[in-house]
Parts: sequence; structure tokens; C-alpha cells
Amino acid sequence: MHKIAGMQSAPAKVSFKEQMHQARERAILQSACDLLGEKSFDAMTMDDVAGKVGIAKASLYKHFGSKEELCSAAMVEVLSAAQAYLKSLDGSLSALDKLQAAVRWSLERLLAQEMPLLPSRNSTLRAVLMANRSYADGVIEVSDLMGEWITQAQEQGVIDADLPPIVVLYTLYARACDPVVGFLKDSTLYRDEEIVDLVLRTCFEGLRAR
Amino acid sequence: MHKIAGMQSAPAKVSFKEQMHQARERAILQSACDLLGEKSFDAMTMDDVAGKVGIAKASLYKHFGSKEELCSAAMVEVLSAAQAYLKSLDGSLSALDKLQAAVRWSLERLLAQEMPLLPSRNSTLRAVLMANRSYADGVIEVSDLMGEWITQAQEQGVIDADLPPIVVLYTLYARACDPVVGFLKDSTLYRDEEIVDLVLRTCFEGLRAR
DNA sequence: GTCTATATGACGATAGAC
DNA sequence: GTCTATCGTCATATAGAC
Repeated sequence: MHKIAGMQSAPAKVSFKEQMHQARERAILQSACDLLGEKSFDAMTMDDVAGKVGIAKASLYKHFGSKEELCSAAMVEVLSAAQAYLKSLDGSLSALDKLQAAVRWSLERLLAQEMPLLPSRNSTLRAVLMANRSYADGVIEVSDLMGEWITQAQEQGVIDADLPPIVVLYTLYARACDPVVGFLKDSTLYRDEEIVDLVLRTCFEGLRAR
Repeated sequence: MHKIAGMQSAPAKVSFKEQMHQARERAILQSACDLLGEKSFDAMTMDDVAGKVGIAKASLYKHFGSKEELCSAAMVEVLSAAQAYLKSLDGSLSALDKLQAAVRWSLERLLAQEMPLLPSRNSTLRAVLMANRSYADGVIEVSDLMGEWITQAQEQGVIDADLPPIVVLYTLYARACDPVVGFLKDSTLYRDEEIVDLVLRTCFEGLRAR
């Protein structure tokens, strides 16, 4: 494709530039997401991101106005992936199966270090995120979906109906930043699938013998 | 008590100065401990500590050589308190009761923001602590004690014997930094005692109905 | 838009007077 | 030992050339 001189700009070239721009932006987001899976928001630096992407730090700021903005965008991506997964769950599954699948998904992400953990207090990021409209909306949507499954499972008598649904919800959310996963992985005693199964089991069945 | 001039220094006065020194050191440790209960090691600053104690930052360094040293000492204090509590548990209690009491104790500390949370990755402090002899020894001692109770409870058929003891141990440890506690406290839906009971219950009984 | 170089500010740690 | 004042370092963010 030759470029032909003309008054109007070539649409193809604009589109290509635009594609490059978006591709770079995705690469930045992916790097940020990976890094947030490895370390905390505070510990992660913009130099880390720039180094991982392979561009100059200043270039990051052409795409995202600040570290908070970049990391918020990365977290919104993660949340979107979670939402997409939840919506993809087959409607024929039982409510309990869907809840377990959701937890399994987050544990797998956690093991792959793709799940930035958000301990409630340990992060400046949390305040920023909660002020972010698309993130807050996503959290509400996920909570509504999970909440429905929880009450269904309680009506079906497979989740302890004496537990307030919000306690169940938070308990499931907490699995997404469960340090037990990291402890067990560091111990090298179990394969990733075994870790997922063990944590899922202690979460739903508890520790006490039945 | 008059001070009487003489060649030898007056023991009473030296002791008093020494007491003041130790009192200040305890105050520093307590402030550091409180702050670590509120925020992460990275987020906590030496200015925070100095401000809370009410002394100049430089004075901190007369007592502790570095931020790491100070926080390590604070964590050793917390660990010692935990060890003391475990040892105080009545020998007539069942193994399961002791395990539950231990978790209850840490949850209460967590609610009082007296329990500095140690998410495995989110902290520079972790590496420092594990190189600290008295901390590492304390962790081993606690783990041995809890491990014994866990196997006893499994032999008695009250803890699921199919779970590897180390998985049970880590699951119990994780309660000491459980974000569910903070979530529920922020919701203002439950009193502290209710939160402790709910989290204890999901930990030992799981979510599934019996 | 990308780069190099730099301004700005926060924080850990220290110097030196008292 | 306590203070005030300051240094050194590192990280966010920006300036300005290309």
C-alpha cells in the first residue's frame, strides 16, 4: 500500500496509528496488571511498568495521567474479565456450582499472579478505585449477581441459611486475596490444582469434620 | 531520697533514668504497633510514629537503628503476646477449643486494630522479619503448638482428617489478616462480637449447610 | 508520541547544638 | 538523649528537544 499524496488524510493510516496506540495501551495495562499481581500498589513503580513495557516512563503519562489512573484502568480490566466470566457461566448450573466456579476462577487467577490483591487497608489504590465510577458499578453488578446465587443456594438448603448473605459474599470475595494460596505455593508441597481444591474445600466445607 | 555526693553513682537515679528510657521505648513500640494495625509497613512513616509518641523523629533513632528494626521489635512484641496467650490456655480444654480460642484471640486483636496484618507479598517487612531470629523462633514455636492441637483434633474426629495439617494451620493463620473482618466492620451491620462469631463459624463450619 | 533530562516532593536517616 | 535542620535517595510527574 503506497501512500498517495492528497489533501485528505488516508483513513487506513489513521486507523493503523490508532491501532498501534491501542495496542501500546493494552500492553501498558497488561504490564501494570501483572505487576499488581506481584506486588502492592505502593511497591509498584512507574519505572517498573515502563521497563516491563519497554518504553520511556514519560510515555506512560501520554496514555495515563497518573499512577492512580493507570492502575485504576488495570483494575477495571480485571473486574471486567471477572464479570465476563460470571456471565458466561451456564445457566443450567446450580447456584452453588456457580459460586464455586467463581471462587475457583479467582483462585486460579491468584495463583497465576494475575489477580492484584486488594487488602482493604494496605493500599492507597482502594480509595481511588471506589471513586471510579466504572469500577464501583462493576462491583455492584458482580455483588448483585453473586448475591442472587447466594440466596438461591440458601433457599435450596445447600448454603447455611443462618449466615447473612453479605457475610457469605464477603467470605467469597476474600478468597481472591487469600494468603493461604501463596503460603501453600511457597511450600511447594502441592500442585496448583491441588491448592485450588484445598482452599475451595476449606472455604465451603470448613475445617470441622462432618 | 536525697542524692548524696559520692564516688559511686547513685543506683536509684540510674534506675529511674533507665525506667524512663524503657517507658519511652515501650511507648514507641506501642505506637508503631498501633500504626501497623492501621496501615501497611510501607505506608507507615517514621514521622507518623514520632508524631504519635510526641517526640522528634531523630529521637526514635536513639532507640531503634532503623524503621525495619523498630517494626521488627513491634512485631516480636505482638508475637510474644500471642505465645503468652496460647500458653495460658487451660490444659483441660479440648484441642478444638484451643484452636478456636486462638483464632478468636487474633480476630479480636484484628478488630481492635492491634494486629498488624502481614499479607505475604505486600510488605517489605516480611523479609526482614523472617531474618529475625526471635521472630522466626516464635513462629516455629507457635506452629508446633498449633500443629499438635490440629493433629489431636483430627485424631478425635472433630477436624477433617483428610485435610493436611499444614493446610489447616495456614487457614487458621490467615484469619489473623482476614479482610472480611474489616469489610463487616465498615458495614456497621454487626457488633464486634458478632463479627468474631460469624468469621469463626465460616472458618470452622464452612459455608455449606449441614 | 517518544525520548532524555529535570523539577518536585516525600521519607529514611544523620549532623550538630544544647 | 532531645531537639532543629538538613542530607541523600528514590519515585511521581513534567519540560522540552526530536
